[in-house]
Amino acid sequence: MSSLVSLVYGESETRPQFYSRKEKSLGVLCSNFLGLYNGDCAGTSTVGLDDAANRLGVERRRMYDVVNILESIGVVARKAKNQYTWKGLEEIPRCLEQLKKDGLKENFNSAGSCSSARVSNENQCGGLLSLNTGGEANHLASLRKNNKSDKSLALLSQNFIKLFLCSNVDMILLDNAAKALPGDADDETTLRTKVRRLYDVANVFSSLNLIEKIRHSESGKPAYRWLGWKGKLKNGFDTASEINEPKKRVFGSDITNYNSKRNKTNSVVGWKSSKETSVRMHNKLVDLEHEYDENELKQHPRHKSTGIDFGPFAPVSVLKARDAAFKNVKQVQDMESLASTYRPQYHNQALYDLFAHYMEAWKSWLEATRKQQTQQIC
DNA sequence: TTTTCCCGCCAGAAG
DNA sequence: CTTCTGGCGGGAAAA
Repeated sequence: MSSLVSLVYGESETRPQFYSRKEKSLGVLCSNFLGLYNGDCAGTSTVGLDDAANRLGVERRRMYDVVNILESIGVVARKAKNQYTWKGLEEIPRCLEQLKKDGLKENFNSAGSCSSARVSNENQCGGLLSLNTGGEANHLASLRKNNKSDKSLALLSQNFIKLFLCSNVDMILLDNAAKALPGDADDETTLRTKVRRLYDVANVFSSLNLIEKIRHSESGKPAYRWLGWKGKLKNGFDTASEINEPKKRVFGSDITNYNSKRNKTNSVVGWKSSKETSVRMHNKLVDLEHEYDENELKQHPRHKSTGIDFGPFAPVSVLKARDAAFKNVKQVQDMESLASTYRPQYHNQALYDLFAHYMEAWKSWLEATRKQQTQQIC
């Protein structure tokens, strides 16, 4: 007990905090990054990697992760060495639209020879580029260097999004996504690495509120559900831009290009990495999800799964409190940032822990409440 | 335990 | 050469 106290007594000002993994997550970093630049004049404000890294207190390596993913969404664009241009969150809907279009286009034609033809033509040649192919017309999409190792995080991130936008499934298990996305789906090591990466992008997308992590009641593995861009970040702040209406479902997930091919028989041959069409990814994914669902639904008939556990600090009347709480989210947010900014520097470990505990409990309650709210909205 | 996923090594690419 | 990028996977925190 006393030994800990002495530890907390650190002379390092800011944060006695013992190591906490989640405070350093990419998601948090992304939020901070956005908080730092959102509001800047889009298109002209430039982001310096070193500057950002310093201001956010992280190593430069991490900036690459965040920036690459954000770039795949159009929020920033690489300008030069160490320099990115802030494009703004307003860029997101446009970019998603484009990704969806690209994804659908890749569906049937393979875009082999024809460079930027708008009309789809049926001809499948061996070499088909995945996205951001040559087409200079492709203004706002990412402009990756040609074949910069098609394993890039940015590409993975875009393909991950396409999975949602171009298929009718809206709940995806990362394991399945890894298998469905381009690349070797048979090699266990490769898959594990890909899943690691997917966790990375999922974290930043979560902080953008583009997707949401959901838990399939019990026994179910965690999965992600597409939310689409609603103009709000994870912490409830509105985009600087405007206050769009509720919007039932941002992008139609009603594409019915089902084309169930049942190409279950995945031979060892497989397709060259990144040369896979969305349709294959789609079908593959659908298969995987079905497989999963069949197994799942066996024992869990049709559970509402809205079981939120409020933990030990559950408010007495959650339901009653919920509405009120939501009206005050904004204010609460201020409290939150205040609390984290002026976190008491308790020299007594017990007190410190208690405070932390309260914060945790309160945060999860707030989070859960928010989730329910958004669920009701759409 | 398994799942999540941060950290930072180090191999190219750029300058 | 130095500096910048960013795959990659070990292994430890979280569940």
